[in-house]
Amino acid sequence: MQSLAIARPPGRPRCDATRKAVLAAAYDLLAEGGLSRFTVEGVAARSGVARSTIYRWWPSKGALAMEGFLEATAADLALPASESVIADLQASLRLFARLVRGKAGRIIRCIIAEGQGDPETIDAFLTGFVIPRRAELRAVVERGIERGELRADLDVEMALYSLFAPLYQRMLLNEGVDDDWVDRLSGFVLAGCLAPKR
Amino acid sequence: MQSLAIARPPGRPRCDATRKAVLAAAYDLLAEGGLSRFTVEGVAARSGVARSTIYRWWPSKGALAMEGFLEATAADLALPASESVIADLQASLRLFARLVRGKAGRIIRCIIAEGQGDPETIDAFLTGFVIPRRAELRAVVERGIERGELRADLDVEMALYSLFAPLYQRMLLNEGVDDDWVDRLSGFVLAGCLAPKR
Amino acid sequence: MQSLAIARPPGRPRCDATRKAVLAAAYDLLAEGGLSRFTVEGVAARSGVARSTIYRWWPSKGALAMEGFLEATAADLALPASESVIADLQASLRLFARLVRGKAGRIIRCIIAEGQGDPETIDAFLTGFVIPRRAELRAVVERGIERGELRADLDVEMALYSLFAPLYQRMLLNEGVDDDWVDRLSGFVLAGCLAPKR
Amino acid sequence: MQSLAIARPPGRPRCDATRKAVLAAAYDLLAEGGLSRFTVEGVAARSGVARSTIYRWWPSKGALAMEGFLEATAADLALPASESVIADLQASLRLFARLVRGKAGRIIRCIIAEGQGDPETIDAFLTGFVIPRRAELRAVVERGIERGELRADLDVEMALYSLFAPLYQRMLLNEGVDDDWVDRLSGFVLAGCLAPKR
DNA sequence: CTTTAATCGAGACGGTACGTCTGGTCTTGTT
DNA sequence: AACAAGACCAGACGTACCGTCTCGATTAAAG
Repeated sequence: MQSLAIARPPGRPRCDATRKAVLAAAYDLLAEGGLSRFTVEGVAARSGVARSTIYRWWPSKGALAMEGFLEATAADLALPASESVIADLQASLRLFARLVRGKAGRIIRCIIAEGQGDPETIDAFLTGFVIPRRAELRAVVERGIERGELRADLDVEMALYSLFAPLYQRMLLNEGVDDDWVDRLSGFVLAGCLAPKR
Repeated sequence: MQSLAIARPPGRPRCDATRKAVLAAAYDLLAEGGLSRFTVEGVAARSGVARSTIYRWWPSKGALAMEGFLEATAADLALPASESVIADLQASLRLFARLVRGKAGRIIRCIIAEGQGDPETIDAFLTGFVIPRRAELRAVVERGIERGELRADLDVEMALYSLFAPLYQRMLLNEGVDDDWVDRLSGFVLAGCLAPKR
Repeated sequence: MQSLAIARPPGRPRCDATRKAVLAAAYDLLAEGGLSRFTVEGVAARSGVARSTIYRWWPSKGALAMEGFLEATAADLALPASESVIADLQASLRLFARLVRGKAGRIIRCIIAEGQGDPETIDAFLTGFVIPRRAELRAVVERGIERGELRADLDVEMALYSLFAPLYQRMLLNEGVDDDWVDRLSGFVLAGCLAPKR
Repeated sequence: MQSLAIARPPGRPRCDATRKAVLAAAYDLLAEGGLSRFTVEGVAARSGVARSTIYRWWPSKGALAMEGFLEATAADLALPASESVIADLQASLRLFARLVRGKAGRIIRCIIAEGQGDPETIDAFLTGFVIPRRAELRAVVERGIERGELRADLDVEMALYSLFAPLYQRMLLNEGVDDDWVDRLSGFVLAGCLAPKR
């Protein structure tokens, strides 16, 4: 039955405490000081991990930021699921706005900024965060269609862009995303998505 | 009446050729190499202007990028004005998409990236580009309301966000903005803005 | 009677092939690339031996170099022994000059260089190479005195220094040691060592 | 008369205090800690000069060491000039031995060690120190020949090698060069150089 | 026509972070 | 035990830019 075990590679195994210390330090530095204070040297100093170890495992600052972000926000991404899809979407938008206002928002901004000069960082952000979230949200919307809450001929993709992209824009342009504004937005967009009253 | 003339400060006047050379070099470097190759040293080398001269006139790289961007794109921002406001908005979106796909798009991305660590750059982008454009577009939409093409109770601001923010998002996430996609977007959003048929 | 056998330590015995591979790699690297390319990492890579194994057996790079040098040049150190001690000394000098010009010369240079920051390396070089050679040469010179070829009151030590040290100097200062130069040197020094003609 | 002045190059002139601080720090570090503690970082830290400034002016550690050495020992290189050339040579040898025993000796050893992996350092040592000294000493010896103290057919070059090279060897092999030993050496070599008594 | 006050080019300088390389030490499983 | 493999810390390397600074040369209005 041994043969079923995954063959362990030779050599000393990677130290997981080290990995976590690095990611936590990266996350903290990004949240505190923003891009300008997010340096590999700084992460090494704060985490107590040697710089060379960081370079061994993360090809770029972007990758480091991205992994730290995912590690830290993995838990906060559950979508609400109530009776009303409309309410769920409104709530999702408010949750995302709250995320954006908090530490995670600073990190997302940094990742996007960092990614403008490094396509791999953007890719990591897309595949690690944006695309999975879109899939989840698409499922929610499709449930709304099935349930008759939303229009059958709704362009789901565009609806989601219209709902969420404005938050990205305001976040990146330092304009803030308070709950009233978010509700106005969801009100506007969802109004165009409702199934016609019989 | 000398005193009516604008008081010229004493000393050698600023050399305008120098200013233009710097801005052109900044624009080119941003368009070519992106953020990573946009350095003050590089701008100085390409423009043939001394580094200290650049530092005298521009407080940050962001300011430099922003001014270079405005200098170069000032001409391309005319909004179409036809009989149909709907058509005008669709055309505006396509024009902006074209801008985004071109050199200017790379620069906007750089400015936004640079701005994540430097609020003044974002401010400059807002006051120099985003806000004036919003005002123009708002005027267009309000004309559409007056003319009865668009709903009287339309939330103009949210409509514009829903129309334009998705382009920002896709631009910043490297997803591309081809005309078909843009038309789908404007189709979706504007459908929800039309005045009800009598 | 087992107990008469030499007590073998428990565990796997040291692998001699490994030892030789390491020394050969060290020698080659020194001969090829000089000091700068002589790294433990390089030796490990070339020899196919794990780095930790090298560290287990050799306390420093100098020791490694020294042992590699001895292993490789052990054979070439026979002194000539003809009828004439004068001729023997001239030949010894030419042989040493040839050694110096070859791979071994590069290694000696490396050992001396390495030893400037590590006394143990110098010690190893002295006890492993310089002192035994001096003893042999001293014997040759003393034979010359006994045979009446060389002055009875000759300061043997100084004579050997005068003969050989210049080769060290020129070797270390990159000045080359061709045979003509060597013969001029031995001619000069030995002229002062000859027994007076009766 | 202005035109006779040396044209000063444009830009901020080089700061001489900085240059001296660097050289002094380099000299001190070499004298104290030997090769192993002689790092550019260390020199920068001790001198209070930025590392980049050091790299701007000195192409290698060897060049730095060499210049520091010359700067510090320039004064101590005067040759004695008495009535007797024999006495002068003996005194020169003792002076050099003293130099070798002191800080300068450690530095010379470092320079030679460093030079085994960097030909330019050796070149600098030759042209900056060895060759000028040889020329001076050759002049002394030739004066001895002219004055009839030394043999007319003396091979000046070899005589100087026989006199000085042994000190290099003993210095580099950690064997020490005390005055008695030096006198024995000069006694041996010079005995073979004397003009025959009439 | 000379001051005077500014611009501008050139480049030195102190910093900071980069990404790489090597030295040693250690922790695994295998032989 | 010895050994291969390789993770890890430590620290120097040489480079690239940053932003500040000190010069001399230039330029044009004001005295």
